[in-house]
Amino acid sequence: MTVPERPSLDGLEQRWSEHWEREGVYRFDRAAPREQVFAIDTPPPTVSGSLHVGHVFSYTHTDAIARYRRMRGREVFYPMGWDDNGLPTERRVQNHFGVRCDPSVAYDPAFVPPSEPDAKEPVAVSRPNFVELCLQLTESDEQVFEALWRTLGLSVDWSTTYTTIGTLAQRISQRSFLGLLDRGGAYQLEAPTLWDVDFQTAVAQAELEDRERPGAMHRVRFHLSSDGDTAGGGGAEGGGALIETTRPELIPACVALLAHPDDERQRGLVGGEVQTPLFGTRVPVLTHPLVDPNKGTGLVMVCTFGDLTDVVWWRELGLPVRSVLGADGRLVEVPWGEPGWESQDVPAARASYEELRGRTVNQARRRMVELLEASGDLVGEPEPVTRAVKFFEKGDRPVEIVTSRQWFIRTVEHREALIGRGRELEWHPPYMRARYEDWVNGLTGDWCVSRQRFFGVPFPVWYPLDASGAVLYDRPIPAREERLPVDPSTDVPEGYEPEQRGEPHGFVGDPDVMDTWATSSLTPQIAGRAGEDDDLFAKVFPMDVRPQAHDIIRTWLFSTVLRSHLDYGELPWRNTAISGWVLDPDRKKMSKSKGNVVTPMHLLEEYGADAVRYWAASGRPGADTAFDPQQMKVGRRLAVKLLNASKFALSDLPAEGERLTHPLDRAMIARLAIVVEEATTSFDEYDYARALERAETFFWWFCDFYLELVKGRRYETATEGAASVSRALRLSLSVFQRLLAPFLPFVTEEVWSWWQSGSVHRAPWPDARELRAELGEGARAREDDALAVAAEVLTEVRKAKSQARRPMRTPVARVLVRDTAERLSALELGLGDLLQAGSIERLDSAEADGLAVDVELAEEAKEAAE
RNA sequence: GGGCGCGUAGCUCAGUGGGAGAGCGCUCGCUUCACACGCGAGAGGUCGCAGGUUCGAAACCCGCCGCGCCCACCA
Repeated sequence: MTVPERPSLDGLEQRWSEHWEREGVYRFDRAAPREQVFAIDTPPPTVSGSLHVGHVFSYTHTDAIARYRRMRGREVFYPMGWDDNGLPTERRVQNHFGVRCDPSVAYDPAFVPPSEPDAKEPVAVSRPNFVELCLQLTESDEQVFEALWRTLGLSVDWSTTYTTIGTLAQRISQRSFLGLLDRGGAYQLEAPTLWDVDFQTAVAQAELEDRERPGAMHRVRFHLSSDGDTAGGGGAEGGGALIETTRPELIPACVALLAHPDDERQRGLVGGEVQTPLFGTRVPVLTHPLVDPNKGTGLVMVCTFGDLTDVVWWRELGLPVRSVLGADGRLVEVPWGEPGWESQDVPAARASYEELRGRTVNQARRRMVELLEASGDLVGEPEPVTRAVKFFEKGDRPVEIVTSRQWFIRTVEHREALIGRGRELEWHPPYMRARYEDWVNGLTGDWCVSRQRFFGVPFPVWYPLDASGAVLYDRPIPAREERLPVDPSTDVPEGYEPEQRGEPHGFVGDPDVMDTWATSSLTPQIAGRAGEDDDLFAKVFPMDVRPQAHDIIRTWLFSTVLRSHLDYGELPWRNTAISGWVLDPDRKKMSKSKGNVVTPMHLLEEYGADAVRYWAASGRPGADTAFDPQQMKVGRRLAVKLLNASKFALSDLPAEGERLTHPLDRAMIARLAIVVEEATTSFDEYDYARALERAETFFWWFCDFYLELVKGRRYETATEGAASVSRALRLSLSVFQRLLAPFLPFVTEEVWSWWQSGSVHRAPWPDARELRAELGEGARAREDDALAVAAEVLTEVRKAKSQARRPMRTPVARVLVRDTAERLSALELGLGDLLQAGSIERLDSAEADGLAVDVELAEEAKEAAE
């Protein structure tokens, strides 16, 4: 045994993380039997940014659980993934290198990015060049991330790392997609789709968020049809039909007005037609139960398309399409006078529309208001309102709805089955299930998985071209499985020559890439190498737990459950452990845009990894937790305390062979057994925070009371009492070091190494039954009373000395303890230790109803105090 | 509009039927032979509000208020 003279936390991170890697302490042993494996579906962090304390927070939770299970004898499958595909990486590469992807540019093998990137005037590069830059940047980012995780002490098996853009992930994504296509679970459709006008790509419902934006409510008059048979009618003031809208620029795209079927006010209008102002388009007035008669005028304008409700009305009422919005978010040219664009006054419609054409939505809206004012069709002043507008979560302008051809995965028809899967899953904490069910119940359409982007997994299909060169989308040519992964923009389908690309009777590749969630939803399959390594996959799938934060229940958790349900007919994991967010001290969510993000490296350097982990592990499962360096200081104190308590307990211990005979030692061990049970139960329920709290609280009590009480006896030589305390210290230290190992992996490994062989992180988790076996038979209750009363009397003695402003070693001439007969009798068992710990020369007792202590300091002490 | 969570000392939080607690911060004291990255002591609270159940409620039930989040067809 080698206990250092001055134990220290300095340098533990580097020393032990290198040791763990060298010894393969966290290496997954695939030879382990299936029932012994504990598999974790680790969240792959997005590498196109920097890790912040929120990552440290939730990954620490997972690591504590991984370490606990490992100590429980499970063979832990704990891989790390890097989520490097998708828009965030594209954006970062554009800014970092000053380039933009232009698929029409030819590949340049000798391309070198500009030495001084100019974000304003990016260099156009080919798609292969762009992808190369993405790979280059993500690779260096991943090294930085791994270094941070190693410093934090994550017990990941780094030999099982994967990336979401890697060959393996591409092959598995494409294979799953082709399987869905084959079984009819995926389909392609030209339909109104949520669209980001800046990125110019489709986005999914799950990627939307509401943002409050100022807008204005405009009251607009639609004209009655010239034949006048709908004159009068509710909602019409001074003739015409009044609607309210926040999007007047879409009036040229109006295809109907709607009222609620029971709305008496609109009776005169329903069934007839009205004309749009400025454009003179005749649109029908219809009814639909979704119309709220209490909103606005009770009449609502349907446009193609202003929002998702418009899509519902358009579909259910069989309305025509009159689309004005282009993929770039500007109003496109439309053919006034031609079919679908008829007008009562075509030249006027053209003239009005010419004022809008080519403008952005916002510009067109402002101009439209001016036009409506001029024509007298704007009733009253626009009324400022604040309203929730849907944004792509990574976007800067509201999403629009644009008709385009996209791939979808069937989702809605599985709604009930998915609710059922959610109920099979064990949620920690349980109330998080509600978020999943809310989301599944609110699904409005199938999952749009295609994106008009570049750095992602391509769809493994081509399309034949007919004699005129038109694309035959309904006859996709899927890639053969053994060729996966393929990139249809460079690879050639079976039976075609490269020269036939884009030629009549030739082929074209699908130009799109998959939604990043379409790959991320397969992380259990990617990590477990589904279809690549059947033996491994059978060992780890379904996995034991998916840890993740609550904000991506509707995306990552939902989509992973969906894909597993579709491909395997079962859950991808049995448990999900949901972590909260880190909030800044003002309780606001940390985010880049708010500029309140804290990066972790300097925290690890200042407080040490164990201390930072302690703060993270103090955050309850699912609970948002404020960033608090104070807690890190507390964690550091705990780590230092463990060093010093271990040094005290282990230095110059008498030889083994002792038995636990002393009542105070036995009482402490009995209490420790209870703590072990509580920590174990808590960990089994994924409540790492409670496990830490129990272990920590008892450890501080152990240091402040038990160690102080037995200190004198510990230094005795060759007595039964010394032998007993020696045994108690070995047992308790061993338990404390292991109880705290999931939270403070570095300091526990350090103190463990002083006196044990092997890693504490592969040591068996403490067992309450083993501790109790040490105790055998005994007067447990009386022993526990002895410990309790001794500690309480010690507190009173300390109080007396503190109030007399005397050192703690000041002798006490006499202590009079009043208490019940039972407790006074118990105190006899611990009297010797108490007298030594308090420097008490004489202790008298007297029966009473409860504890009362008189402390009489020695004469010289009293004099000195005066 | 529906749902979930939270509301306990200045701060961060534990406590789910019987004694109102911990840490930090604050005040005071102590070079005590594991630890001054320490030790000891102290001050500090109408447990959001109002009602109910109960011998007894911070905890259980009902209502309300406030904060946060999720969901919604938010014109």
